[in-house]
Amino acid sequence: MGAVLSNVVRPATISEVAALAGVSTGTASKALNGRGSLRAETRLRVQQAADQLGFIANAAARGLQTGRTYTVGMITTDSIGRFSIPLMIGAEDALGAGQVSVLLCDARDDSIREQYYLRTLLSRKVDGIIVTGRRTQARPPIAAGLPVPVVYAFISSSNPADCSVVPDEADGARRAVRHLLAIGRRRIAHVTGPEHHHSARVRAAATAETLAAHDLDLATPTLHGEWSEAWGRQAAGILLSTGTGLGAPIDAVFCGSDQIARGVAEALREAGRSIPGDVALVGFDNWDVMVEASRPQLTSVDMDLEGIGRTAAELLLAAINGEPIAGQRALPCRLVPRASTEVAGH
Amino acid sequence: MGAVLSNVVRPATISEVAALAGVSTGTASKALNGRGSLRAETRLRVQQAADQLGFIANAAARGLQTGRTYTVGMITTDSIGRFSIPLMIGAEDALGAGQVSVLLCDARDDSIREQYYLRTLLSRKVDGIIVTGRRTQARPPIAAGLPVPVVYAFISSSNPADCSVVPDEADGARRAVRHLLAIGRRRIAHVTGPEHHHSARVRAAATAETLAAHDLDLATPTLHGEWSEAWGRQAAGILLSTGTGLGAPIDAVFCGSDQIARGVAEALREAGRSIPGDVALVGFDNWDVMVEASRPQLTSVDMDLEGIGRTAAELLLAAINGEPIAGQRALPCRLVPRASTEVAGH
DNA sequence: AAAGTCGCGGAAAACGATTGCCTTGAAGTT
DNA sequence: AACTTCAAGGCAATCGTTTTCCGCGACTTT
Repeated sequence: MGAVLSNVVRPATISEVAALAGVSTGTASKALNGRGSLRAETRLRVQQAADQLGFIANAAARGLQTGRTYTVGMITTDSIGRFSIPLMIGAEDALGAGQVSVLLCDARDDSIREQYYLRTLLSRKVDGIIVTGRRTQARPPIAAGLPVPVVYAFISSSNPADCSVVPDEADGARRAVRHLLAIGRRRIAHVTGPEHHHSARVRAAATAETLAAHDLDLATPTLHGEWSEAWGRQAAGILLSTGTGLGAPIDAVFCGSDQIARGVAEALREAGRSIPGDVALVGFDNWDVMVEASRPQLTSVDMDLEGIGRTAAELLLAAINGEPIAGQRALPCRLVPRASTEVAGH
Repeated sequence: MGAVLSNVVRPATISEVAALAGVSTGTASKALNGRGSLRAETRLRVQQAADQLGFIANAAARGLQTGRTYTVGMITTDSIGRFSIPLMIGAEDALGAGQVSVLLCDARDDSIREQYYLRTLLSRKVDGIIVTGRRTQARPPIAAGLPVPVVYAFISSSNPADCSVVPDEADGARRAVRHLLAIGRRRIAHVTGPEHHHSARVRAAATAETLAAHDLDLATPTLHGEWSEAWGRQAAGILLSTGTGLGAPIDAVFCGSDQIARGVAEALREAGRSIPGDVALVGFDNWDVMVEASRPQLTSVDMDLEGIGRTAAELLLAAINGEPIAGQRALPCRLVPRASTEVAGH
């Protein structure tokens, strides 16, 4: 097949293949798709003719006839960013395995663009649609009564009947806290993103609850700020000053993002605190660039975005095949331990 | 349009629109596409019928007839990563403006997958193909004699007749060096990635040449290592120890990446050197996460990947329209000055 | 009043595949 | 010998558009 691909100028059609093989187009179609009842010799002859001409079936013509395009649309509501990529990779992976192609649409948080893209996807008769985007909170459904199934990935639809796949962030926070408890820390602080941000709230709440379940309190009230290293540094300063004031100093910080954690790490380091000796540190996102460049490397919570993308794609494929998939799924997180929480004797 | 979109179950066809408007399908087609000669009243009637039914033309059927699909394929040879994203955004931007959709293919550095994707793109009758990927060196052409135009973005084809759009990395290095010279630095070091990496070599060569053009030498031989912060820290150590040995210490470091630069910044800082007071620092990539989190914020060279993606897409559109576009284009870089090279009195 | 224009819109042939139905010839049955 | 049965493959409709060509009336034009 590949051999001839390189010589193609005007791609061959199935009737040319049929002519070369000395059969009708219908027969050629059956031969190439393994349908109908044909002699083995005939199938072979058609196959050879197709190879010789470098024949590649026209997907549009096939789709027109069969009603399936083996294409799905992927709409990223915010611009394609750090979070969308693993999602896309996961989805592309699962879809590619099912011979399904992906039409990429970057709606950039603009609902006009979104509706425009929705229209073109519908016009292209995609078999289904995946909607992704940064997760601040549930978003309104992209449309009602669409002729194709829709799955929301990472972001969730505000209609609980829609199919959404999201990370279980509370689970992630619980894992982080339990890990800190397991290595013997008791005076734990939480530094995270802005209070109005859904993820920050959910993670903070789960953090407090998990501590409470162990008869503990946060060492200081949750510190809310930006999702940035600068805020991490600043927050560390606050922790250092208050921590020395009353009782024992904090012995662990769970951060709402790796960037915050890295900022905290730097500030603690510069203040002469050892990590994890004096203070253990856990981040969130497991963003390679951050966790690996931190000193020491950061223990972090991984939301498995790629898995979310893959799951969303698999659900979409199931829906396309008629299986019911309504409802929301929250996928567990994974804690990736690194040096920032390593116990001494280990 | 949107109003009815939400009620669609089985999408309407043009013949249903035509029936509702009381015209033939041919006339309906002309009315909706502004062709033929029709009374204004007829056009309006058809348009209203289409709106009422929520009609969206079937792209497959149209493509079958017209031979154009308004779709291009985008193959990322390495996995979708940090560099691909701005490229994709730029390309998607330029293409979307031309009403062209993007089929995303992640070939993951696997030539089998690449050929498979090429086949499906051909089968889908894309109007053109963009090939992107991390740039280590020129890559072999994806195929010869394809029935559609191909543009390589960021990565370049080893066949000089193919159309490639790449950053002019030498230009970037020159800008960095000239900037350092302009703020009065003379003892400049260069810390960059592995010697076998094309980008590292090109940037290093341009750095040396630019200094030579000003009758200067590198303060120390170029330091090659990994593209990592850790290497940056290590290299800074080397610079500090050699720099104090002979003559005046270095007063600037130009780094082959922002990550390296950040590592250098940290190490210098910890060694008590002030940036830019004692040593000015320039990075490469202008990667927001790195340049903004560095202390001080990093001056960096921006390759304008988004512009490269956009240019590639525009060239592809031109090629699709029959204009000749062969050959390689190197786009200039841009220097983004920040605190790490700020002159005192400024 | 006959002939040439023109504006409008219909009919039907594409585009390239798939698929249900039909024909054909040969083999097996009685 | 006449019948059924079955495998093999052809025929033609079909998917939903676009587009070319053509017809038909109404209007000039002399």
